[in-house]
Amino acid sequence: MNDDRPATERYLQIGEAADRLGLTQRTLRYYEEKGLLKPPSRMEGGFRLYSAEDIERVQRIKELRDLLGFSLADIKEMVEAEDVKAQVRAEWNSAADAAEKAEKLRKAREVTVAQIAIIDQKMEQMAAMRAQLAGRMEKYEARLREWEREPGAVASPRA
Amino acid sequence: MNDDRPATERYLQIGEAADRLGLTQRTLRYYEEKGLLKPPSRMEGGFRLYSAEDIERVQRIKELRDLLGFSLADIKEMVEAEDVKAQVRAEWNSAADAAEKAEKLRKAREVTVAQIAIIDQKMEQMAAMRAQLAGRMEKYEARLREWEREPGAVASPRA
DNA sequence: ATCAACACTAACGCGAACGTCAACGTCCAG
DNA sequence: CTGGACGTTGACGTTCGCGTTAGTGTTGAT
Repeated sequence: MNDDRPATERYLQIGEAADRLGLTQRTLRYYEEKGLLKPPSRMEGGFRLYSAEDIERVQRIKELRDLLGFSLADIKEMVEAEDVKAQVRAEWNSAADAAEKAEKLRKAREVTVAQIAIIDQKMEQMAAMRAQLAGRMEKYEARLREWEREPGAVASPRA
Repeated sequence: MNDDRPATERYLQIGEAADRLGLTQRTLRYYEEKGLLKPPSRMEGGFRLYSAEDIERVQRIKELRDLLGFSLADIKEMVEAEDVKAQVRAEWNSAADAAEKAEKLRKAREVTVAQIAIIDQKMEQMAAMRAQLAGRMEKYEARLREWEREPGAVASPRA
């Protein structure tokens, strides 16, 4: 239980990773299998080691799944497009095709714009739904208050 | 193609209902089968006839599904609790147990409060995600603008 | 009466997203 | 060097949410 880990112990094995993320080990392996996660590093014996970035990536996947309700296939495309960032950063100095890099960046931006649009749309709808529910609440509470006041009085409802 | 329907024709058969709702007939039957929809009225021959309220109910189910991502089982509980409203209204004058009615109302209110809480939570998370995405967008666009200005200039990134 | 369009039930099928189990290997504290 | 906790890879199983097909009946216009 040492606390100042030598940077090699800042990696998490699948068990703790799963716990912290609120997922199961199976789910992590499944995501990897489906290409949503790049294969994490391993220990000598083959145990998976998740880095902080790996963990963050999974967090984002969770959000896209739970919050926006995308399928894993959709999410795969999104995170792939997003990888462009790290990728471009890495290959920046390589003599790789500049036009191609620009193209990837544009794609990444497109995907991001689309995500934002979806979020905005959902938030609008949720606001509308919230208002509707709040209205409904009002009625319930009014009815209940009325009850408290005159427990026996049965005023036939007219709305 | 008469337009002033005698109130009996304001009901929709499953085909048109499905079209207007953007669902399939199968889905409507499935929801009914699963108890999410109360069995609609029928024609002589057995064709389903959906009333305006039936349609609204399905709309709400759709929203709970698409917007909040609940399972049909969860949704069933929610709409059931919500039925209390109509139910209480109907039995209002019957000599039914008043305390029981109040109990049901309280339950309905609870469910509504819970739904609102969930919406609020989701909206918060979505707002956070939106901000994050917006920040990411900024970077993409900055990078792209930089490109436009000096197509060949490769300034090694430092952030 | 007939015919096309529409609906009904029952049953099997299916992809997504994991759960679960078996058989086996690894890690490390004592 | 050993035991118990933890991990690995298949592979098969499960649940959800419908899709699809088959065989049959209903409706409404002509």
